[in-house]
Amino acid sequence: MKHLIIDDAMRLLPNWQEAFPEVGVVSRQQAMHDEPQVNAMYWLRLGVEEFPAQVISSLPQPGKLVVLADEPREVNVLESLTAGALGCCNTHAAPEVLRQVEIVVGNGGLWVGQSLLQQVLVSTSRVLESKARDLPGEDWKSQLSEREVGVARLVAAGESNKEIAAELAITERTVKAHLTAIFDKLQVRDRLQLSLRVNGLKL
Amino acid sequence: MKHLIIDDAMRLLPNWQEAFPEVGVVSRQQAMHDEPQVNAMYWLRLGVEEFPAQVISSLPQPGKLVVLADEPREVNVLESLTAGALGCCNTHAAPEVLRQVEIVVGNGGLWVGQSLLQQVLVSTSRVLESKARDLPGEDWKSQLSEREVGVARLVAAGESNKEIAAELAITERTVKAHLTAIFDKLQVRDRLQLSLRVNGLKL
DNA sequence: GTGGCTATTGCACCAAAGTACAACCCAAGA
DNA sequence: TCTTGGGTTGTACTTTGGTGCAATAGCCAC
Repeated sequence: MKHLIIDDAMRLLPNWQEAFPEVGVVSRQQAMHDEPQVNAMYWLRLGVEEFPAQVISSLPQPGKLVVLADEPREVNVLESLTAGALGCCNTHAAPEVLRQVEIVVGNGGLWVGQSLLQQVLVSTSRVLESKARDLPGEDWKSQLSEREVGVARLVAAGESNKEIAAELAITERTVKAHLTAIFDKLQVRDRLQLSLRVNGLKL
Repeated sequence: MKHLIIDDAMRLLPNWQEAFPEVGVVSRQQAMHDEPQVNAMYWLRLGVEEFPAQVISSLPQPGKLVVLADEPREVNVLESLTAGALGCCNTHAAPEVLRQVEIVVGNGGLWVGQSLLQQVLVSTSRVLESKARDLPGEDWKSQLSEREVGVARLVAAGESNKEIAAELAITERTVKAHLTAIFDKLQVRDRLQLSLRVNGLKL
């Protein structure tokens, strides 16, 4: 695996050389004009105030791209991944970490740092916990028929009965019938509470 | 790093031996009674219908534990992590993947599969993005009066107008008045969409 | 076939949600 | 003082949501 750092200042940090002795450096201009190499991994160094999505979208899509940020904030990490990067880590990460990233990304995985992962887990904990309560089959889905699950999802997305009816090509009356059944099975009283349940915010 | 598989059937799959030639196998009974080895990594093989949390909690807490599931579903992965495991992957994963897991977990990381990670990221991205938008004060709260924020919160929690009225010691009519104002300011059409907005699930 | 489950729909009805128009009180400012 | 904005409420109205009762139809298992 060949490694290429994309950095306008053409800097080459010691931790990089230690991790990948044969690492190369190119400017963004070069990266933009050269044809992307399939067997290479690109490491894009971002400035502190830059927006990952903008920079990434201005580059041609190489096979494997990892973003290097001086002060990676969670938002940036997400933005990077959304824009197509396969990972995002600290510019000054230890060589072992860099090699770890290489392995994971090289095998088709996504790499995110532990801190982000924990943050993600924390901020999703409500959802996750409710999902985890799946165990005894207390999942909302398990108690509903296939059709009912579909209706419940649309309701939870904020659609009206009329809209749902149109979308599913059935009568509004039928939608109501499904809802009545759902309310009964899930022991909720109206569509809003159903929404909270489906979105994992309650019970 | 020493590797030990915990499997009552004492099976030893080829992919395991390929990944870790010196891998050993013990039953759950043994694992339960032997004192846990600090420098070892434990790989717990789970049956299809078993609940990770139950099994894990029945074992002594070894330093590093990874769960192996035949058909890992997201829920199981989450449950495993919650119960203290550092990762969860497919029993029949390729040797490269297994070594990858070893590296990440060995370095103090958590390992989750790509599919789960994407799921988690998807379900969190909305929340984080809305958090990111916090900065410029584009928060839903900023557009509402103090009283309206209170009403919006209760609505988002699933309460009815009548309940909100009782709770705030005002008339149901007043609640409606506030809601009409809120809908207008936030450009949503009903209480459910307001709920989605307040709970950071939409827009 | 028969019974049970799901999906579908109609009609009628009630309750809750939401709107339109208007009024009153009160506090903070110009 | 007069104005402005938030909070409050009333009457009357429309719309949407939700239920009860009932009917039809397809599918699957016993």
